[in-house]
Amino acid sequence: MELISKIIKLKAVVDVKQSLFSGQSFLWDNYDHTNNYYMTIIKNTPLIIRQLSDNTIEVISNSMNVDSIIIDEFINNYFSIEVDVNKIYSENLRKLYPDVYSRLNGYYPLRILRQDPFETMISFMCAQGIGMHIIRKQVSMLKKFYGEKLSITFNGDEILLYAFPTPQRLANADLSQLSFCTNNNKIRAANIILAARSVVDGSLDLNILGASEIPLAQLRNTLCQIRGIGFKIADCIALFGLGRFDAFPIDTHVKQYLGTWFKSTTAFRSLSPANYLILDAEARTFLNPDFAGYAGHILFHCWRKEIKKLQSF
DNA sequence: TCCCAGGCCATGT
DNA sequence: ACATGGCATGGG
Repeated sequence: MELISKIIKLKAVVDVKQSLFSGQSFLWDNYDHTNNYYMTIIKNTPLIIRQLSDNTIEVISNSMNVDSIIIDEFINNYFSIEVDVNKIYSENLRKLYPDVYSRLNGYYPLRILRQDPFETMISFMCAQGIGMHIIRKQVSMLKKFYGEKLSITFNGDEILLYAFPTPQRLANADLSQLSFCTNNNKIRAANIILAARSVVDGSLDLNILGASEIPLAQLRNTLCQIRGIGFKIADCIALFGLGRFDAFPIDTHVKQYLGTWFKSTTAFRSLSPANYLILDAEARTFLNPDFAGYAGHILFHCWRKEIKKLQSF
């Protein structure tokens, strides 16, 4: 099929590279940083995204379904363009933590992506007490072993891409073979199989969870019913997979910056469930509660990049 | 060699 | 209610 290309003008300034690789997405393992090409599969559609300027991107595909993906509304929504990043911090941050606030100047083009809920759930179940490098490797192997293989021809080269596995494929996966993809962790593999089965049998409906306006605590508790999902991963699923920008995941990095930048004494205690909720409430005093997680992700990225000197890609 | 990585869970006080 | 160890492995 013929290659389709469309130039899309975004309604805000976006840094595509930083948005895709700030650590929220483990899916962008196919890229060409030199020429600004990023390749992935969204809704079973192979896509190449290329940044042309601050607020224009080119989207290229050869798929049948491409019409529903390449429209401006979808892309603007994917990059959560409607969120005004000037409003995600409260006045308290500007007043009480001006040094932290000034650090964030360069990060306004960093957008949170609205990603597929199931993909987000399984990916973050692979992210427990382990480095980003291994997390990406696990997701990459899951796709290669259990995902549908799709290709796109670009500049004369056929590029192979693997879609994220369907719930059905993971629900029927063999435990020992799946654990080969989960860093040899059999507990994690078993949890993923159970989670996939609960999606297949309908006891967990992520689309309904995301569409409904249920309170964040209730949403979190629902996700925590699944083995292998605690507060942190539940909040990640809500934030990155369900578009709940009020969800504020607290991991080891967030815990660190809450202690160092915001002088939280709780942040120097162990991250027990009780302390997690205390930190969550504290963060909402200097972040706009409705966008606490959105702001938290920018702070997270800033902390990793500038203080910990970590590479996300 | 030791500690830390986008944690969660079972067990022991 | 809290603390601790196991899970697994690569990198600093």
